[in-house]
Amino acid sequence: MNTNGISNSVIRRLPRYYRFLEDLKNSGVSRISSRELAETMGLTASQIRQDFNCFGGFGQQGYGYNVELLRMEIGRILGLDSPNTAILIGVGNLGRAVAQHINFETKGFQLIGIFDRKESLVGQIVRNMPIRSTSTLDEFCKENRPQVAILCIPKESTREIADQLIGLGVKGFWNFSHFDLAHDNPDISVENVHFGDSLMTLSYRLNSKKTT
Amino acid sequence: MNTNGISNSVIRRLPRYYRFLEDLKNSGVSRISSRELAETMGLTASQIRQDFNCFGGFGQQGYGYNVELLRMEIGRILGLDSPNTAILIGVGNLGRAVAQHINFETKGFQLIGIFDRKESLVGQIVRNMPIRSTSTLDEFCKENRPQVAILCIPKESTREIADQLIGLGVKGFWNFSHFDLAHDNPDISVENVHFGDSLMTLSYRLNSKKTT
DNA sequence: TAGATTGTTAATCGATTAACAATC
DNA sequence: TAGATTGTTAATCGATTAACAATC
Repeated sequence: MNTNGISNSVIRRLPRYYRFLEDLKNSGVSRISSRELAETMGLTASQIRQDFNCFGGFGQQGYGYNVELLRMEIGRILGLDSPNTAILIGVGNLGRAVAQHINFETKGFQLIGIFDRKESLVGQIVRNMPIRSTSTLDEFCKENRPQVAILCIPKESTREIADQLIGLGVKGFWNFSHFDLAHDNPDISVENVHFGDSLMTLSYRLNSKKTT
Repeated sequence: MNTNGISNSVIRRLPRYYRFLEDLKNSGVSRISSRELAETMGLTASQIRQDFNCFGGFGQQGYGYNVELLRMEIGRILGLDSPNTAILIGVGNLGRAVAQHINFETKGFQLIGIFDRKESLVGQIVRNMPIRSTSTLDEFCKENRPQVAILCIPKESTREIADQLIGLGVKGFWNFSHFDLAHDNPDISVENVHFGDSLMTLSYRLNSKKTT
């Protein structure tokens, strides 16, 4: 599951480091120690140093870390400077919001196509792109070789469309459908986003606090 | 952070159990062993039994688990049968999609108000509700006592609105803004949803696979 | 009863924290 | 040089897995 032996816990913290470093940079902070960063982020200094040292030392003894340098390094580790091409499938409420709301460019992606199976939507412009018919997916992929697909489609069609796309060379999925795309194929990266799960987790916490 | 001493890892798995049990029920499966469930979900039987036994034994030796009973128990643990009232703030692309796309009722919530500060949106109907002006938030909360706020607002306003809402008795946040709401107050439950982080994680995995 | 499978205790594994020598 | 703070090793803590007695 983890390439290079970097643990999942570390990987999941990287984007958060990146965001905080961006903020620090924008606030004019140019230098920070692990202790200060730990305080800001609610972590321990030890953990921060361990995390960064998975990728080699970016700091300097007695000084700390250069904010801008560290930010750039983490950006590079996250692959933000070598964007992957992506297509989005399913332009319902959610798909439309994802297409319009996400800043793909700053997150390491380039959105190159938007698809829906509903013919009445085809041709409509979203994010400066015409919605295409799902029936043209094969053709489009053979020509443009998108690396990632963003799935905003119903649970029922997810398995099938994912398989089709894998056949067309897609290497990763950002999956918003209620279906749990499995990580069985080691060549395929999957990131499932389950709103419902997130909301139920909140429900649990609220309820357990009531009774305590 | 964890009430009752139930670990975060366990809590995060509960909604997933719930979804799989729903699916099993809908497929007509009425009984399942931890071994079978483990296989279906990609976990170990041991972990499943450990998880369930945090809340008391729901199984029967030599038989396994009754799917519908287990589903109901987990639903009860998640608090799905005692809904919390919620308001949503910020009706941009994302807020609108969340309002229209999420099935709050089946996730333990009831949406009772939608707000935006943009006066041009006020009065518009979303999910059978008129969008209200953020200027009427105080009044509304004093009258209706929402327990949870869903924040789909810009980073900059998050801290301030969250504080205002805590003052008005709000006990939990489902936060979609790019701001990391801190969990410092033990009476307040926070669930941050960071799309950008999720997407960057995918970017990392794609990139690390390229080089390997 | 015999077979199956849980609930639960013990063992292992991995992640976080603490400590400290290296070094800027 | 003295003070600060990293990089890194060792200790601790927690979560997962294995094992097995209890029991349906």
